[in-house]
Amino acid sequence: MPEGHTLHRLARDLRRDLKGSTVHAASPQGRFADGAAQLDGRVVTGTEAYGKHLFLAWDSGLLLYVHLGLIGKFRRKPAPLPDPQGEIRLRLATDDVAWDLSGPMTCTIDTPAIRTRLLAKAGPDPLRRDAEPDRFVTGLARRSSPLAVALLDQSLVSGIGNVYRAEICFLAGIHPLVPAREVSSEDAKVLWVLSVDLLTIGLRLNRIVTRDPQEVGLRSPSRISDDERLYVYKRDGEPCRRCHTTIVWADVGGRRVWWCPRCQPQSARRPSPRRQPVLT
DNA sequence: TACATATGATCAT
DNA sequence: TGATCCTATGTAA
Repeated sequence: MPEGHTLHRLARDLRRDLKGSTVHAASPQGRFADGAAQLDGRVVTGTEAYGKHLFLAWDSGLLLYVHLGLIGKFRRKPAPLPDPQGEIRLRLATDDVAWDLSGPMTCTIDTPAIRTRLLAKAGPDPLRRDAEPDRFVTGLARRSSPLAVALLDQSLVSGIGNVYRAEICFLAGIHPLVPAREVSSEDAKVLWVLSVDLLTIGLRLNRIVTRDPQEVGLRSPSRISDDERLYVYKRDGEPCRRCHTTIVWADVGGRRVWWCPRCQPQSARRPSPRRQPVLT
């Protein structure tokens, strides 16, 4: 679940449910009992996402910092509040709703300095208005690693994960294994704009959809089925949705990346990118 | 029942 | 590069 859009969606949903409320906090699983005790009975004063980082501010002046990692989840449970199911590290509850956190990579209480430290080494986040795309463009030009590796590096760009990186390369028409520094600044800008567009759709739908709805004969990405919503991610052995060439994959730094050998050739000569339409 | 896998990241070797 | 952490789910045995 968790690429950047998930965390921004959580920040928004948690804000709507909890901001200004006195919260009952508990750690049913027990591994965050001390932390939950510190939060219990306090008021949430704000929420924020930056890339895959999530912060909840409290009236104590402290921050709850959450990183979901690969398997973490933060699930909403409307009243009547059910008993916690499974390994719930933290439950934040009001009379109306409970939020259950399970499997986070990080869940800590800290001073606001933690946020400053984290943001200082984070690349621009396509979902934030204060993002500086130039940091991505110039940073990319300095990397010798494959583009696919660079796109997962959160110090270069914040919020892209394994699904979006494959899909962004496809839509840009760029082979994921090309050295990042060989990507022209023009193409780097295209990669940035694609990131903004795709993550924005993901935030709105709370689901990753990269497919152009018109290709499927639909008006909105919200109607695209799970089977049809992606171009290349995990589609090895299947035909490209645009040219029918068989999708292939490779291991890059321990993680798989998929691409269409024809739509994303290694050579510099390639079809001009077809951008996803921006949705309002 | 066991194993593989997952949209992540860090630490050790 | 590999091991490790966190949890849930799907598939194989």
